[in-house]
Amino acid sequence: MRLSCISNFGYTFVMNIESLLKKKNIKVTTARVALLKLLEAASKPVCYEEIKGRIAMDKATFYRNMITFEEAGILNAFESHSKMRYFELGHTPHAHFVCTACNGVECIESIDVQLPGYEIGTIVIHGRCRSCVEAGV
Amino acid sequence: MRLSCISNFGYTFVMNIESLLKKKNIKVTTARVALLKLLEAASKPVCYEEIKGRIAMDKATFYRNMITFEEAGILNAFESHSKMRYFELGHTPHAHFVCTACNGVECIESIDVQLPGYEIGTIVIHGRCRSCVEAGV
DNA sequence: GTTTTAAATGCAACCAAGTTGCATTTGTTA
DNA sequence: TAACAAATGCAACTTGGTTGCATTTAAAAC
Ligand SMILES: [Mn+2]
Ligand SMILES: [Mn+2]
Ligand SMILES: [Zn+2]
Ligand SMILES: [Zn+2]
Repeated sequence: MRLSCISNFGYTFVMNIESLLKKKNIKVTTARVALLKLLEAASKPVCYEEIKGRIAMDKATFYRNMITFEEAGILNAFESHSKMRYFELGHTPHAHFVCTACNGVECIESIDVQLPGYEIGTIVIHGRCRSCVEAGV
Repeated sequence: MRLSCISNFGYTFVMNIESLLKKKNIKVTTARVALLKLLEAASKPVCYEEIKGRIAMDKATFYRNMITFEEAGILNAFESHSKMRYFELGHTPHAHFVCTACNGVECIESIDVQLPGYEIGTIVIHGRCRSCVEAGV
C-alpha cells in the first residue's frame, strides 16, 4: 500500500487496517483504507453527506464499501430520521440518539432494552439532545 | 358531512370525528374523516403504501393531512427502516418494533427508557419479531 | 338558499438519499 | 510481467415523500 496512506495514527495503524481487511478476505484498496481511517478517527457515527468533502471516491463506492464492511461485521449501521444512513466502526450493540433540533447523533451506552422472544438489532431514539434542551432550542 | 361516511362504528363514531376536528379548528372534509376512520379501525401504525388501495385520495392529500393531524396532536408518526413513515392515532408515548424479516410494525408498551437531561420523542427498535424468531425466518 | 372566501384537493413535476449497470481501472495471483 | 477477477467512476435510475398551481370544496356571510 501507498505511503500516502500513512495517517496521524502512524504506520502501525495502517498495518492494522490492512491486516483487518486481509483477515476478512476483503481486497485492500485506497478507498477502503481511507474510509476505515476516517471511521477510526471519527468519535461519532457518520453519514455520507457529512464526510463527502473529505473523501475522494464516488458515493457509489462509499455505499458499496459500507455494505461490504457491514457484512464483514466491521461496522454497524442505522438510519436516522430524514432517511439518512449512519455508520460506525465496531458492532458492540448499543442505542443511538438522534436530535431533531441540531441533527446530532450520539451513542447511548447506558440503556439496556430487553424484549423476551425478540432479537434486537438497532435502537434509535429521537428527541432533543441534552445541549438543545439546556439551550432551549 | 355525508351519510356515506357513516361507518361500522355507527353514527356516534362519525360525530366524534367531526367534533374532534371542529374542536381542533380543522376543516371537516371527506378525506379527513375517511383517514381518521381508517386509523381508528387499524390496530397498528399504518403507512401510505399499506392503505393506498383503501383510500380514494391522492398521496399528496394523504401526507398533507397526516402532517395536519400530527401538528394537532391527533396522531404520532415515526419512520421505520426503508424510509417509510408510519402513523397511528393518539400520542401516548411508547416505543415501536420494526421487524427486518417480515416488515411488521408493533407497538411496544412494556419498555421505559430514561435519559436524564434529554427529551425523548420516538423510539424505534429494529430486529426480528417474536414470530419470525420462532419460525426461524 | 345563494354568494363569497379561504382552505383543501388532484395532478404532475420535483427532490434527495441511496442503488444499479456498465465500461474502465486496480489489486492480487500466477 | 501477464492475466483475471474485483473495485471504481459515472450517469442513469429508484423510491418514498414534497411542492406549485389550477380547480374544487367547506363554511361563513349575506
Ligand atoms: Mn454508536
Ligand atoms: Mn404505537
Ligand atoms: Zn441537539
Ligand atoms: Zn417479523
